[in-house]
Amino acid sequence: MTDRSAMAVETPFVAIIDDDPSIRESLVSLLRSVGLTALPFASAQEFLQQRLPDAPGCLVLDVRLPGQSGLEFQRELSGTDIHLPVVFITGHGDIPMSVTAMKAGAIEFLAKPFRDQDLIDAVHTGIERDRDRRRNLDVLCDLRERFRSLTPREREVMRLVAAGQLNKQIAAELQLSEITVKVHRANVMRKMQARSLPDLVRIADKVTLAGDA
Amino acid sequence: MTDRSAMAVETPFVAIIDDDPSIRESLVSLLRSVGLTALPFASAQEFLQQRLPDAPGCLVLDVRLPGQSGLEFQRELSGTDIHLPVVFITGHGDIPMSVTAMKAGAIEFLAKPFRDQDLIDAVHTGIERDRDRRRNLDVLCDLRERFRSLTPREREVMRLVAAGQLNKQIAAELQLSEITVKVHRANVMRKMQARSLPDLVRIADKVTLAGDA
DNA sequence: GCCGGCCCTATACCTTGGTATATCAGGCCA
DNA sequence: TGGCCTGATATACCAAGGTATAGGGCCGGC
Repeated sequence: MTDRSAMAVETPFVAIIDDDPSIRESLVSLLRSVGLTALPFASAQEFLQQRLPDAPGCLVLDVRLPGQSGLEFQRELSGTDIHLPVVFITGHGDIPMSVTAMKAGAIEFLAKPFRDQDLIDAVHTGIERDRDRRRNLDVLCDLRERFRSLTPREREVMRLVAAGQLNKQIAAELQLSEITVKVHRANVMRKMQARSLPDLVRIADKVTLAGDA
Repeated sequence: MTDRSAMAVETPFVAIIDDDPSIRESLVSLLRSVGLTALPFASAQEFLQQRLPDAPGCLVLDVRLPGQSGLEFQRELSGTDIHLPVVFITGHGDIPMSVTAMKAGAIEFLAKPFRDQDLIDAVHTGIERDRDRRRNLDVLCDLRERFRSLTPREREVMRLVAAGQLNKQIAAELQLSEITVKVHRANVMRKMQARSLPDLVRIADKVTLAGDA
């Protein structure tokens, strides 16, 4: 079981990817002025080599990057296990760009010059969203860890119990005696820490339905 | 119980709000050329007075409308029971506008001149989304109708059953005898058409959790 | 006043679920 | 080889759920 929830309040961070050093610097100082941890990067590659803090965060991304566009990088990230909310900034943006970014789930798309407060607001929104995502993920990880501790038989039984089958029906379907089903069922309830059948049903739905997020 | 699902395949429609008659006309002809039912309106007011078909649809909205902006109208609509997906078109748009529209859930934001195919694609995406929304709504309406047929006591019992309480616990909480709880519980299962307890749990969660959508 | 819906209860019976204890077989690993 | 996990099974017992039948009290509408 992960121990994230037991930690002290996590300090959120903001990663910044922009190839212009002066812009990086001014963004870092702006964000630090409101108490946020700012991590500047000159390129997507540099960003990917860095190990990110295990805390809620947000990514401020210039649309124009060396090598690859920010939009491409956003799409590329969604294929990895990095799911930071993205705030775009750009000096030479247009409407199709912003629409593409927003469709891909960006929090905000700011054309320079933008008001400092707009960026700060967007970053806070992004951090809040990431905080929610991580909370859900924590719960889900706990559940999945418990689910992993089930034996294959127990998983089968859990599936059929959650589907509303009676013990005798489960026994017939799995070619078992009813008493065996009861044993597995009891193990499932114990291992999954379900206090009631409705409880187990909700857990089962979360574990099986859940996409990665 | 509503009878929508029993109807023949519903023909989707596209409502168009634009104050320029020539643009309305060309949009109507474009959409009809791909087999869609197009309903042109010169203003938001005209649109609101019209009774919309009971079918999946999509709204093509000019950002600049007489009286009120398309963005305002989009926000206004979200407060009503009209939940049509919106595709924006505009001749004088900018990035903040498009971002606002997308944040508010717009399907697409197209600056003129745009390619016909882009509008058609967006409209189809919108119609698909509305079709999904209506399907979910149908199911939810059925469930809510069944839930309305429950007596107050039956609702209480349903709530506690779904919460995982035992009959005897429910009896204690509601100051009833256990046998009375069983009667109510049986009525709940029958009226909600739940075939098993897991079934009822899922139904209960849908009915109680569901926002309007 | 009578009927019907709602609410509550009871008896009786059966099914299903849950638990404890114990046994047996196969696979795996120190 | 002995210990451990997994899986399957059995007996026995108790708790909980489900159904059928039969009441009684209350209230609002016809």
